[in-house]
Amino acid sequence: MGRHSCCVKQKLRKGLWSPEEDEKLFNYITRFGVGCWSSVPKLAGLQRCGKSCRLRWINYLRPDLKRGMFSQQEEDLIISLHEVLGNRWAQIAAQLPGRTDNEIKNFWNSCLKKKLLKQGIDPTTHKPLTEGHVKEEKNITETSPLSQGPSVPLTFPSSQGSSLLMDSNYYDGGLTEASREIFMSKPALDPLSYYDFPMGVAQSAFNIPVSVSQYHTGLKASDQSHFGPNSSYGFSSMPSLTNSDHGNVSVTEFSDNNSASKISSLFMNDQVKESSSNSSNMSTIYPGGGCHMMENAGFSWEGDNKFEPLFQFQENGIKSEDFKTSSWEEGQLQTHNSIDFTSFPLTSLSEDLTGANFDVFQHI
DNA sequence: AATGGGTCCAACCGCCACATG
DNA sequence: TCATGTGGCGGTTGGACCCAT
Repeated sequence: MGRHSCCVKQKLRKGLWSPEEDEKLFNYITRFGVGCWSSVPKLAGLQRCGKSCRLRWINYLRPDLKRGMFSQQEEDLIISLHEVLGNRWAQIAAQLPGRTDNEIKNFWNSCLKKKLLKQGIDPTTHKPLTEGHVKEEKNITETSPLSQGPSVPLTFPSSQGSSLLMDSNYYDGGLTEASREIFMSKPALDPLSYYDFPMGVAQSAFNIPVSVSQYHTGLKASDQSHFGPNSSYGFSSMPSLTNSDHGNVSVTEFSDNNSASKISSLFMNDQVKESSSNSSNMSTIYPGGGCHMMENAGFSWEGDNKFEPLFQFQENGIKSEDFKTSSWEEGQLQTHNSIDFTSFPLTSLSEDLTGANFDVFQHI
């Protein structure tokens, strides 16, 4: 089987996505939702294969993505889940709202692996390395700038609804076989289900298998600093297009590089940039702290790659009225000229995630 | 300032599973 | 049952970026 038929076609673009491509895809998906990916490129006016569009949406354009560094809790959770699930990144990502499998996989390969090795733990087996291993790995990890970090007791789910306390510094791989099986059998969260919105938005199709409330309530104050001064970066308040605290949504004026990939963080929570000095930019862009979105068809980029945010958050949700209708989509768009984002499942996400009654692993 | 090595990450590749005809 | 199309996943890689020299 191998390569998808859509990828075989000639003249399809590859490589990094341009801001214009991002805009087209984002506008298309926010307007029509996710249907058949193979038809998305054509309908959205993109010279990409459907698979590429899917990846771009999942890994970068989804509005609920959480950007920036992983918190200590997330880190510990990833390690714990990896012990149970192995390299099943999609299933691991399902336990970490706002994170993608790709992101977690990269984080594992670039950071966590080394960190475990430094602690004398085999990242594959999660067992202590043999002396030979330790000597061998020591050379590799000796120069690693990674710190060991605090010893944070990790609340880990168990099937009984209680928690396994694990300590990231004393990782002994002490999971029960039952816990392992539960994870192994648990279906992964499909991030796309959130965004199948336009046609069936009103349905409460927002089916989150687990919540993070137990998880985030366990955060220490200091740990929440991982998300910057703005509390919206914690699990307690996932980035949301519809939540009323949109004043917290980071809209960063990018001027530091020409990377298309980074540019499109416009509509993301780019906490790294946000946490630096951009809060003032925010108030400049959105006087009064109110964010308004999509009053004028998504976003636009100026020639110098600085953002000219067109998304406008509104107190009662996002309106996509007056979405531009480009030539490519004329004729395609018979309906949905006005979408009230408040009815999108995304709303449910942020609400669910802030709900205290949502027990993390009660379903596990 | 130039450059070379290391790191990070977005995106691609190849495979598998499943649905459909 | 088989062929085909599509979605999804994990492994890999190329290039941008960072930093030491």
